[in-house]
Amino acid sequence: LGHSQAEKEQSRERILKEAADQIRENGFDSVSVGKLMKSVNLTHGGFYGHFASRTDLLAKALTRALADGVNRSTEEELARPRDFASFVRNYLSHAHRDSRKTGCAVPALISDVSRADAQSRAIMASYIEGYIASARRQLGDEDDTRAMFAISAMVGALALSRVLEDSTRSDEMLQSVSEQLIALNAPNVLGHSDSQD
Amino acid sequence: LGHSQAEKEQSRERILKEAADQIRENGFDSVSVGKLMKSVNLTHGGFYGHFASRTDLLAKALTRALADGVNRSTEEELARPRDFASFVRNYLSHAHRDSRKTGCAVPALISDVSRADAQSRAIMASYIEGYIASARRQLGDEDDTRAMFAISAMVGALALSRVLEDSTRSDEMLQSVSEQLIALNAPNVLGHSDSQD
DNA sequence: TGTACATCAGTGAACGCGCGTTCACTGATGTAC
DNA sequence: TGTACATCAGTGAACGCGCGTTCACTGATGTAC
Repeated sequence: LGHSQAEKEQSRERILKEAADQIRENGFDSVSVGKLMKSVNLTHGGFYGHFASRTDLLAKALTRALADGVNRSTEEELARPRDFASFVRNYLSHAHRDSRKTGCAVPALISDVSRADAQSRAIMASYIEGYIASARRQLGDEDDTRAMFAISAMVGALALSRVLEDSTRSDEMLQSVSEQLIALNAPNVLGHSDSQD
Repeated sequence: LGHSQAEKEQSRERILKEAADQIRENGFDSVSVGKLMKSVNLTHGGFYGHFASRTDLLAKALTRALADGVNRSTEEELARPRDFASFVRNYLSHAHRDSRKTGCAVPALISDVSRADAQSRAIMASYIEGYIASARRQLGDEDDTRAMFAISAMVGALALSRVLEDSTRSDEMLQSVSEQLIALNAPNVLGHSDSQD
């Protein structure tokens, strides 16, 4: 054997990362302690040296799943500042639709989280707020109304396109919503609430 | 005891309805054969006189869950013809958000179905096509682009509002998306693909 | 209409299985001297 | 630097539990005469 204290932190990290990926790909219920530990080459008993319970792990893995998705789309996009159109095209790309395991966790998990406990909903809610805030900044708006609309359409379209996966309708869905959202980018195509500025 | 042949069909119907409701409220994984049968006052052994397996039941209950949601929103709305604005306002109402058990099955189950087998995805896909077709007719459009956009935003907004459930942001989400979608109803606010007609 | 029998909807004990969790244990890592 | 001991990351057998499914059974329903 041979397990240093430094290695423990790496183990915890591998467990958490693997759980986050599995959750995005196959949902919360697909994660079992035994199979998860096996997939990072450890045995089930060791799990409880890292997490208090499966439930504890799932909450932390949800946070991680959301953070990874945000890092790869929103924040990365914002770091090298790109425009709203690129953000939308990236989010509604075939690549994103086809890579549940690495993509945004919101469409992948929204149904599950919507019926989960208040803590899980709060975790996802804070990331949704982040997405809305990003969209608002990219749109240059002062309120969230257009940003909320955009995020709704993006999350809805990506989730729907994954159900329509096998037909050309899936591509049409991504394409249609992408085009129309980008048209939103032109200032005041749709008026704000009362168009008082 | 006393179980006539006519009662058998009623039992099957009660099992299927209860399963559809439970699925919309708590997801596929929440349905167990034993608890399901208990909730319709039968014992678990009798289940297999009605369905070949739990998997078989779940496929049929998905169809039922989707059909009930459609009946209560789209088709009912279309029977006594109402306009797009009423359809949207009804779909994005607080009442709909707060009644997962009786509401549209698409936002309630989309994440689960997006990672399910091809058969389940095909079942939901056909209902999504139905929603798109309804929206297209209500919008008076000749192609599906605006309808796809509208359905994406509606499904996305309802699902998101359920995650944001506890805050006033949930209401704002429904309100914002509702208002902006209804603005779409004005012909050619957003141009179709290439505005050739 | 009444009797004898077949059918079959629903019952509940039993099964094998995978699950989350516990715990006595192992042996390399880390530390005190 | 070397020795003796403590720590503790990871192991794997064992647990109780709920699950899906099977099956011998029960007794009212349905039917043939």
